Amino acid sequence: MNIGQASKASQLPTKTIRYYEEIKLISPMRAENGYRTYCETDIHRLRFLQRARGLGFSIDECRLLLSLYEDEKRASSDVKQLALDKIGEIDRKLSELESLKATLTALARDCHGDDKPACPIIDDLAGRTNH
Amino acid sequence: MNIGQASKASQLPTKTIRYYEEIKLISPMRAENGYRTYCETDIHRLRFLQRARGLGFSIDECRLLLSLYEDEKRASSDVKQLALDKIGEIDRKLSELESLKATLTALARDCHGDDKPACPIIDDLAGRTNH
DNA sequence: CTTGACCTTCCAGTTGCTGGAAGCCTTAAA
DNA sequence: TTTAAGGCTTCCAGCAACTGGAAGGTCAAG
Repeated sequence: MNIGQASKASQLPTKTIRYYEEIKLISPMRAENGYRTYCETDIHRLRFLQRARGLGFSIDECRLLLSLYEDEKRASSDVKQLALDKIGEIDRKLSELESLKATLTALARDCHGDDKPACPIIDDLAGRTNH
Repeated sequence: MNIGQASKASQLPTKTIRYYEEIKLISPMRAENGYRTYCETDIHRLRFLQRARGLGFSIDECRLLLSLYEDEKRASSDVKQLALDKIGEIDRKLSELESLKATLTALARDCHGDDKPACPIIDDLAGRTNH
């Protein structure tokens, strides 16, 4: 599988894929002609990276998340704690997304005229995730 | 309210807040001594930006989202469509987060030993959002 | 055997911050 | 009243994570 197909499969631009190789997030094989060739595992990693990056996880966090699946040396309690930490973070993101969605949904539902949106929506702008 | 307090209230570093001013996402007033002063609306915007950026929306997308609440000139059907588009995007992010969480939860639950994680978890690495 | 769609590397530019220097403002203690 | 700490200012440099473009090699179709 060449980089173009990997790009389609992962929804990542080829530039980004090469960049991820440069910073050692993936290490695809090379064909005899010098072309990169991606195996199923590479594609999985790329798809994972595409999702996690799109959800606001940094490259280092992605590296950590990937390591959760692959690091055999780390004590299992560490792995577990890391996973639990990340789950907490994900829960926070989930509730933030929910509140953002609620705000937008209210906006789409209520603001049907040429007049300004109802005040409660604007008041909700900063979200209610912290209380 | 000075930048330090705004920083605490919004969970954004002061550097980032000044940067957001530079790119015209906010325009706080200035006190006589030259200090920036932030009103409630500014804080709302900052908190909103902090959340939206953390969820993977770009600065331009944030600008768009903010404009949804404030642009009186745009035809309401446009606003509605934009809001609906963004809601679709948020739904996608929500399901991606859910699948990521499920994967990590399975990892934390099942992988309690020194052995490698169970294969189904690794197989799930790239998520199931597209099928 | 050439045209067009791929692929390669390299290098420069962009986005979105982030850190540090140099200096002014403010509060609180000596 | 001076002075030290901490917060504020601007400016400029650097980093993270891409992104675009040039120059050129590879390959399948016509």
